[in-house]
Amino acid sequence: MPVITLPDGSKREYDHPVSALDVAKDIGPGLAKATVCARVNGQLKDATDLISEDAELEIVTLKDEDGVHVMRHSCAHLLGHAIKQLYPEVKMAIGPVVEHGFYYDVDAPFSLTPEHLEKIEQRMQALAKTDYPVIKKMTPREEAIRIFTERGEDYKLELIADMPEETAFGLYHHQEYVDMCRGPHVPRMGLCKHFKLTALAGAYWRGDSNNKMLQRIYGVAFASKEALKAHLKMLEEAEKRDHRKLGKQLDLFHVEDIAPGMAFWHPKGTVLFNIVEAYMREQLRQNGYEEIRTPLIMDRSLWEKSGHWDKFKDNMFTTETENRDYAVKPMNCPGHIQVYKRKLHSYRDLPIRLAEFGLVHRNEPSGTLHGLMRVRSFTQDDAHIFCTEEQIKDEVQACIELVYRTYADFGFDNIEVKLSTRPQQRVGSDEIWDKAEDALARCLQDANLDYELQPGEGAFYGPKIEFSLRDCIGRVWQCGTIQLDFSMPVRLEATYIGADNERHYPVMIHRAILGSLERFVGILIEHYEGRFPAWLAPVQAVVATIAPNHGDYARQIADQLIKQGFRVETDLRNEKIGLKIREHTLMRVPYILVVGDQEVEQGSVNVRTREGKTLGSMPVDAFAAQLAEAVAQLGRVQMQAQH
RNA sequence: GCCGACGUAGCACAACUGGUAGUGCAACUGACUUGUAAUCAGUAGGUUGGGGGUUCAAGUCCCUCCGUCGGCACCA
Repeated sequence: MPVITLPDGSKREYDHPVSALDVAKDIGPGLAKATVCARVNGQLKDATDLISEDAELEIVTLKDEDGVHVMRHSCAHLLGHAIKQLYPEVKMAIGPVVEHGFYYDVDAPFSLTPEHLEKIEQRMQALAKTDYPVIKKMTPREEAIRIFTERGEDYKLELIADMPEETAFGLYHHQEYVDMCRGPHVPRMGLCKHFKLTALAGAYWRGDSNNKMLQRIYGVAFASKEALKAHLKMLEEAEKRDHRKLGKQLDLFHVEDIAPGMAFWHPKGTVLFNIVEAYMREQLRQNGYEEIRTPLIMDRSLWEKSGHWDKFKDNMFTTETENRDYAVKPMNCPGHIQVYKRKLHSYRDLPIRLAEFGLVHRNEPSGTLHGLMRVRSFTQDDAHIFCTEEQIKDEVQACIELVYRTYADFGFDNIEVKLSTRPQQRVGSDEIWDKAEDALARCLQDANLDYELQPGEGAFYGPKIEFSLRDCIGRVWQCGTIQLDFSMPVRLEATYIGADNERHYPVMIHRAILGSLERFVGILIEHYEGRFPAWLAPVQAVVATIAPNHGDYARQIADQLIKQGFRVETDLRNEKIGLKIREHTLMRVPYILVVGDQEVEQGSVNVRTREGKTLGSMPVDAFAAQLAEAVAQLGRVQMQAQH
C-alpha cells in the first residue's frame, strides 16, 4: 500500500506497487509522455521500477538536467542498437555520458568512417522513431554471462568479471539488442530525438595504453531541436575563436615543422606576450618576490638527484659536450635551489620567494601537441617559496589570492579548482604527504573555494592545487598551480638555521599564477576572440590618412601618442579610407584615427572604434585621455561588457 | 606514443573515375587622389610536406618518414 508524495506535497495512495510511469499516467497523459525517469526519495530510478514502499516521488523529464543526462545515456544504447543491426560483428565496450552528449567505444574489425557514422545515425533515427519500449530486467549473474557469451560481447563479460560482488545486473532490452547498465534509462526510445553523431576517435580499452585501442564514436544530444542547433552553432562560432587560426590572421605567432611544439612569436604576438609578462613582473614586485634567471642547460647529475631524471628522462631534451651529459631544464626548481643554497639562511630570512620567467623544454609526446596550449617549449611565471611549516598557510593563501586577482584583471571569472593528491610513483614518506595534502586542503577550505579532488594526480614530489581555464570549445587547461614540496629541499640539500641554531629543511612551495605564458596567451586570444582590451591590444590605434598629403600630420599625431606610451601605427598608403578601415577593423585594432583636411585644420583626430562606432573629431589629448582610461581598466572592462 | 583523417603559391581554397596545376586575397608595377568595412588594370609567384615505388603518364594509386587536426594514453 505505497503512499506516493509528490513535490507539491500532494499524496497518492495505491493498493499495489506502482511505477513512476503509472503515477505520471494518473496525473496526466502529457506528463506520462514526457517521463524520462524518476527521483525516488532523491535517487534516480527507472520510470518503470516498481515502488512498493511509501516514497517521495519526482517525475523527471527533459526539462530536468538529470533527465537530459539519462536521455543522453540512452542515446548511447540506441547507438549500440543501430550499430549491431548494421554490423553484427562489432563488439560493444562502454558507452557513457559526457558533457553535451555521449560516446560508445566499440571494437570493430574494420575502420569506421564518417560514412559509417551517417548510416548509423540514420538507423538510430529510424529506430527511435518507432518509439519502442525499453525493457529493464534485473538479470542474475549466470544468465547475464550466458546472454553476453551467446552474443560474443567479450567486453561486457570482462566488465561483469570485474564486479565479482554483484549477483544481478541491469540489462536493458532494446528490442533484440541488450545492453548492460546501472541506469536509469528512458522508458521508450521516442524520447531520444535530437542527437547527432559528431566524431570518431581512438580510445584505449579501460583507458590503459597497454590495452587494445578501440574506436570511439562521439555524439551530442539535447532536449530540443533548438538546443541541438544552438550547440552546433556554438561549435561553429568557437572555430572562429581558435587561437591557432587567430594567431595566423592577426599575425601573432606561428609554428612550423622545423620546431614542432615551439612557437615563433611575431612582433605583434611578442608585444602581447611582453605585456602579460610585465603585468606579472609588477605583481612579483608588489608581493615580495625576487626575480632571478637560471641556466637553460644543467648537468644531468642535478636532475638525477632531484628525481626528475628517474621519472621524466624520456621527456627531457639532453645534450652532451666534452664527455659531460646535460639536460635542458624541464622545470626551474633545481636551479632555484642552487641559488638559494649559495647563502646561509636564517629562519629570520624566511619566507624567501624566488621567481623566474623560466623557459622550460619538455619533450611532450607528438600526439599531445596543440597550438600554444600544449607545447614543448614554454615560459613559466614560476616561483619557489622557501618557508617554514608555520608559514605554509599564509603563503598558500597569498598565492590563491594572487591567482584570483590576476585572473580577474585578465577578464576571467570562471576558474576551475582542483586538488591533486599523492600519485603511485612519488618521493617522500607517507607522513610528509599527509601533512602536505592536509595543508593544501585546509587552505582551499579557508578560502571558501569549491574544488574537485583528483586522487593520485599530484606531482611526484608533492600534492598540488590546480587552477584551470577553458578554451573556446570548453576544453579545460591547467594554468595556475600551487604545489607543496617537502622533498626537493632534502634531496638537493637546501637548509636554513633555526632559532635552535640547528640546520632545518625549509618547505618549498612551487607556484605559477599563469602557468605557461604561451598557454595563457592562447587562452586570452580565444577568450577575447582577438578583440583584446586596449591594455593588451598589440596595436592600440592606427592613424589612417584620407589622402597622401595628410601623411605629415598623421605621423606627428602617432609620434605624440607613442611618446605618451601608447602603441600606435600609421597607415599612409595611397588607398581609400574604406579599405583602411576594413583592414584595421579585421585586425581588431581598437581605435582607428582618421585624419583628413578637417582634422589637420583643427588639430584633431576623428575616432572610429573597432565596434564600428564613429566617435567624431576630438583633440588628440582628449583621445589620449580616453585611451589611457581604457588601458587602466585592464581586462576587467570586457568582463562587464560580456554580462 | 596509439587510432583515424589530412598536407596544393605568403593566406583561404579548386583540380571528374590517373591525362598540360587553377581561382580569390596578399605581393610587385601602373592608373585613380580618395571622408568611415574591399577603386581599376597588368605582372610575377608552386619539383603539389620529404623520400621511394607502380604506370606511357601521379597532386590523384602504393610504401615510408615528417608535420597538422580530432580523440586516447601522457602532462614535473
